[in-house]
Amino acid sequence: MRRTKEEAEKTKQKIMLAALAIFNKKGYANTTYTDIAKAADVTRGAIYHHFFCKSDILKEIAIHHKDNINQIIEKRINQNCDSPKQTFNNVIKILLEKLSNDAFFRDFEELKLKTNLTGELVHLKSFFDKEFQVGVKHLHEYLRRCQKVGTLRKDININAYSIAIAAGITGVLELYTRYNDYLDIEKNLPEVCEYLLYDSNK
Amino acid sequence: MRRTKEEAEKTKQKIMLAALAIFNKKGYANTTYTDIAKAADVTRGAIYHHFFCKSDILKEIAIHHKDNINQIIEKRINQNCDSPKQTFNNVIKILLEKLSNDAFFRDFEELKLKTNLTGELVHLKSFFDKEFQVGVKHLHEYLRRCQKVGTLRKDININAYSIAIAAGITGVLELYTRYNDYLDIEKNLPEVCEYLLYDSNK
DNA sequence: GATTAAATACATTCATGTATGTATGTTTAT
DNA sequence: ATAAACATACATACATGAATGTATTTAATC
Repeated sequence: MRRTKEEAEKTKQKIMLAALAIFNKKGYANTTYTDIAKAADVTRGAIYHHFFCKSDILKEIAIHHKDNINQIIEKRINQNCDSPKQTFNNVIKILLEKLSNDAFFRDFEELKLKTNLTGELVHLKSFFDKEFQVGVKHLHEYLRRCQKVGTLRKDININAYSIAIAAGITGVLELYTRYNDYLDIEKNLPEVCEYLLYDSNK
Repeated sequence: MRRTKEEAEKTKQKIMLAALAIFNKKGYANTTYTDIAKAADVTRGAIYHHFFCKSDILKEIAIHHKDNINQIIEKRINQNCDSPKQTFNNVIKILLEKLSNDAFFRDFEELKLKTNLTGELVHLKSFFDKEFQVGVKHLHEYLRRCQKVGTLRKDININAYSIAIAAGITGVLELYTRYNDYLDIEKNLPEVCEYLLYDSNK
């Protein structure tokens, strides 16, 4: 019954993938080991063999999930000194595309939205919180750079502007996740972005 | 052991109040009847007496939660024909105040954010979805009225503008709920609003 | 031959729901 | 008005099922 190391790693990945899908479908708390085992086509034994506990599965998923929203944003704001408004439009477009194309990405980000990180998941909360805080810090630095270069007016309050940017992104993503069927955001995206953040250069 | 009708109603309210607090603290799925009973200082028997099942408690909470976000917004957009930008600022200000002052309101809206409405809670999902859809419809009508009166430029795409408004509100509320300790949104609120929605009259 | 991936079997815990008990409120007939 | 008949608020006790975690086994790799 023993598998090769390679096969074992594959099994582990299979479990993580199945777990994420079910966490997202039924909610983390409602998901049982049996659910995951069935979906991954293994027995509960395999899961207990690879993970300490249920929260450990989600933790590993989070760690392996390199392509998260924060990183996509960070990448964009580190790369260039385009006007924040342009960057904002860009980031939202990329995020929506990723959400609609990459099932793993979507599942994970959606799960983050609707999972309450208390109890056995508190450590994940602080993990995500730190991620967010670092993101905001980098956003500040980026905006300051823009002011130096001249792509953002100097009288703009950076604290407030970064909150506005974060709120805009957050809001669009949440509407997209929850109500896209009804709103058809993608069709209206350029104009939505246009209206959604003050362009200091106009 | 029998109580008067009045007392019984009080007991029911007490259960709902306690339930909301614990749902919010531990998550809906992790909350047991025993948890609620303890917090409400009754026995499980009392809960079963007043409610069919756990989801029924949340449903009743939702029904009694008249002062929800949608109604606050609706009230504002039905009352006046101020410029959408002004109304937007106003609504956000009122919502944040309500969130910081009214524990029941905050708990409920927070719970909505982080509860995944599947399984036994699907009917609540459609309940909230409809609420949202009606809200958007009224927002459209309001914006059309504004265009007639002249407080919104005629070339503005109403579909996109209403998505932008909804996204702005959603985003600020979510940031406030999740990260306010870190961001101090209230202090920056006027400027955040200023930056967050295109003002067609400037 | 030792170790390990993963299945199986089992013991334990815990939440649910129901059935029943009981004290008290409410209603109705007189 | 009041007492009997009934309904109701809620507690208690228990039966059931399900999920967890662990201990054991199997079988193949290293």
